[in-house]
Amino acid sequence: MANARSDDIARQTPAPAVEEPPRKSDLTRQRILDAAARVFSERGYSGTRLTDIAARAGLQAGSLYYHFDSREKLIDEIMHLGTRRTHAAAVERLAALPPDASPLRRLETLIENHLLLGLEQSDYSSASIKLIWQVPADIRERQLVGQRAYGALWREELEKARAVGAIRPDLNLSTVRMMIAGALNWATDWYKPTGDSPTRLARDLVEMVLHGLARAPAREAGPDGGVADPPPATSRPRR
Amino acid sequence: MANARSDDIARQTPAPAVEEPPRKSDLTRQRILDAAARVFSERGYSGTRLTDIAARAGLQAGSLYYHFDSREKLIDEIMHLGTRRTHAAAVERLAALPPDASPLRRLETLIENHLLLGLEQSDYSSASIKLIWQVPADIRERQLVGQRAYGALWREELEKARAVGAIRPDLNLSTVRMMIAGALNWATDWYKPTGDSPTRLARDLVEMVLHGLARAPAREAGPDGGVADPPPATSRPRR
DNA sequence: AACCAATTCTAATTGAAAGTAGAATCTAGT
DNA sequence: ACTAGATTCTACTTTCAATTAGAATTGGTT
Repeated sequence: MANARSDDIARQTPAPAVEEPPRKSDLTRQRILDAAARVFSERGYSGTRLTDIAARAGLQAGSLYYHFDSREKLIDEIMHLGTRRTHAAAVERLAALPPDASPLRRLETLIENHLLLGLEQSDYSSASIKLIWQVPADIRERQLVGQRAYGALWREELEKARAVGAIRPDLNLSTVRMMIAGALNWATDWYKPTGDSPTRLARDLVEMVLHGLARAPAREAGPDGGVADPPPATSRPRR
Repeated sequence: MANARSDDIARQTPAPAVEEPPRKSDLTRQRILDAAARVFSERGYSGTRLTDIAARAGLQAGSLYYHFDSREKLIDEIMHLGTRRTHAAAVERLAALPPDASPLRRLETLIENHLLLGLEQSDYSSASIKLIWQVPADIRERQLVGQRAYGALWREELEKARAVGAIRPDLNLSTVRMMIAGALNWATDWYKPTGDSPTRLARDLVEMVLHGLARAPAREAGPDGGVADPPPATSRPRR
């Protein structure tokens, strides 16, 4: 059985630092998680064997069970951490924007954050993105619950943008949200480091998404000074 | 071993009708394919057992091997048929357009076709779409080869549209193509028949995608009379 | 230096699903 | 009705990866 520190409750409410001296095996646990996040995001759900994870973490497969009750618990935790991390990063980056940033600028930030995390910055994020539809239905259900908070963040921003007239009023925002998610998540699958840089990719995606949402660039979008949404940097065709 | 009619070659070049009287078991083979397409598209790659497929086709699991050499061959064929079917439908629908249809109208047609097939009209199409990233890497490679033709069709239409100035010149068309694919394919996963109708969904997706690509609706796009791309039917916010 | 708990290893066991072999049945043509 | 080939069934066998049990090791404590 897995050691006590790995229980769900512990994950929810970090124990008071007083009576919990850091156990040395927490490091191993961390190594396992990192390894699993990497392997899962590289090889997918059905392509990943516990042996692979163990090997990368420098252990024997059987030893994983000292830290995790089952393969499924491990996946759950990876994905859970992934969405939490993506969400946290999004909140952080939004907070870092100047308070008068336009709603479009905020959407842009959300898009960039999601894409960059999924593409290169976090094995956990890309694992949680890629795995969501590979994983058996019961795991997926659990994860979708966890993703509600992140989804809500998107919805809020979209609604805010619509409220000030920055985006078109005639689209179903759920559809819009799902579509953006699709475009972004798909990218984690087909993206090859040999092509455009993630930054460049993000720029194109932002351009494309926003100008499907934004009003015609000719007129100004909202009450803000129009800081965001500059005209395309170049008009020379690419590829 | 599978019977001779199921060989790859037969699939590539339909045998001359003269010396190939229809064997009765071809019906069974067809039933199996249909069943497999359905089950795979409902339960995904790792969620589908040969037993499920056999049951739906009214057979015992072992009997499948009379028609197919392996589970993998079966998947290959399902997906292959799926992309071929999607491609064929697209070509057909494009051909059915009036010859003077605008490039945007043609893109719209491509999007609609893909979405509707994937959402409800064809188990093969949705299987090929959903499975592509669930399936082990070697199968995926084979499939991606088969998808080139379909991808080329999209690329042509996009390039044509760009050539006449109907879409923005500053985006990487590969990125655009992938992004559209993502948005569409993702929809096959999250779509629930309880929400908007597929047609409605298609409308919103088309609107969103094209107005990320189209120039400002104010001016006319191409040499054609501007048949396509009417202003949004309603401007009352939805949801 | 002996002990105890924590951690990891080795060597099974288990279980699920794919795949196989040969027997049974069905169908068409005689 | 009889037979040959085609088709399907039943009952294995295989395979592979997850999981478990118990032995070994490690590290810190007295």
